[in-house]
Amino acid sequence: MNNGIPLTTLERFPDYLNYLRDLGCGDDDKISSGVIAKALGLGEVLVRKDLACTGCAGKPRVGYVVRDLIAALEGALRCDTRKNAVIVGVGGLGSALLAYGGFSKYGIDIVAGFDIDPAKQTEENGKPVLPMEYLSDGVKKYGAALAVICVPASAAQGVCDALVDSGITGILTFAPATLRADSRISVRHMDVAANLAILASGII
Amino acid sequence: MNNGIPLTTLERFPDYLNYLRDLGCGDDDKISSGVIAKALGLGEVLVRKDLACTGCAGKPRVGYVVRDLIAALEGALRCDTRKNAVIVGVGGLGSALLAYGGFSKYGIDIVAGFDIDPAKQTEENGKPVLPMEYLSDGVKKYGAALAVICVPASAAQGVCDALVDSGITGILTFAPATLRADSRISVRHMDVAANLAILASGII
DNA sequence: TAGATTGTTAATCGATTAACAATC
DNA sequence: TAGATTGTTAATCGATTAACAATC
Repeated sequence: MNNGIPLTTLERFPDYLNYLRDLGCGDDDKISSGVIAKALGLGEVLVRKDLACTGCAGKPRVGYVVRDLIAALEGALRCDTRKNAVIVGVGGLGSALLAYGGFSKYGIDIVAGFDIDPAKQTEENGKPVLPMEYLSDGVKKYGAALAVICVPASAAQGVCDALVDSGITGILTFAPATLRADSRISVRHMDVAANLAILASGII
Repeated sequence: MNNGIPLTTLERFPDYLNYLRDLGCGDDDKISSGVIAKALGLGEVLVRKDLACTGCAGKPRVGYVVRDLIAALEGALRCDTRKNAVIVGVGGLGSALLAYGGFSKYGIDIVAGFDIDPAKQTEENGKPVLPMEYLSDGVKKYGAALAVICVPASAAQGVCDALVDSGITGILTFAPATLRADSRISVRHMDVAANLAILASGII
């Protein structure tokens, strides 16, 4: 499944993409690795190594064609392939993510939410919030391959297991707990409080 | 400032802490690195190396005293020192974070929010949401050392600069943009859409 | 004592950086 | 041509893992 792109490189792709898209360049505009490196606070050799992984070659003395670079990064991140995602746990955070428009630039559609609380089982931003009992059916019905877990830590592993059973292949979790899942499932953990605590520790 | 704790190790501390706290152990309960390793999906030598960084020693054939380990991790993460944080940008995400209770376990208090929109300048969860003009005064008044940026990407660098000017030393940003700040300022970037896109790329 | 578990030292692995040749 | 910039190869650095001695 891995195209030989290191994870560290892949994790920088969205940063390159955001930066290059924001430049608002025309069809033939070029950019050098040095300029990108400076803007993103990276080494310029690292930038060239990263960009080589996209398959978009630069020209000595000229640099990279910005449009080509954007297209190559979008290709690597599969931005042109539509992917459906569900949100599990429609509290404050889950609700905010249901309404957030920032997923579309990666070709991701948030199609539905799930919550145990009947009071939340209505609609948010035009998207249905369904009871947890429909999780498996909903995931299949919407053809969702991705899920975002926004439930409390104590419920997260159970939700994770249910998602895996439903056929989800990628899970992003905000719950402050380590989730165990089959190695074929990709899990990424974003712990807001932990990240703020790391900053607050004064160690970095 | 760095106690010699590698960043990779520090980033695992919250995971250890969450796991150990959730065990609900008594005063004398012990645990081995192997058990922790298995629960968190890590190598057991890595766990011992990480725990050594906390200063809490284990005993051969016995393991680690869970309570001591928790105390040592809390010490490293400064959980017993109160720190104030502000949220800049009280949209869906900022609003959710103002209401989120999960920061307290790290000794962090979210004390106020800031937003340009007068409609949002009221109160959220008992916390004042102030106009952006009061950012600098508010940060000083509340003695905030930490800030969370939840504004759109286009406004993020300006907010970052203003926060640094106000005396903030740690910034957590959710805006999909790379922020540049003086090297004395710690900046951590959490891009929700980017993380979901990495999962969706199928490369991992 | 025997055996489980820690902690340390050495080896491996992967990522970043440095040096430099290739080239437009 | 001269010089800027890419891409590659080698060196460095840091993190993880393996081997094993220490010890309770």
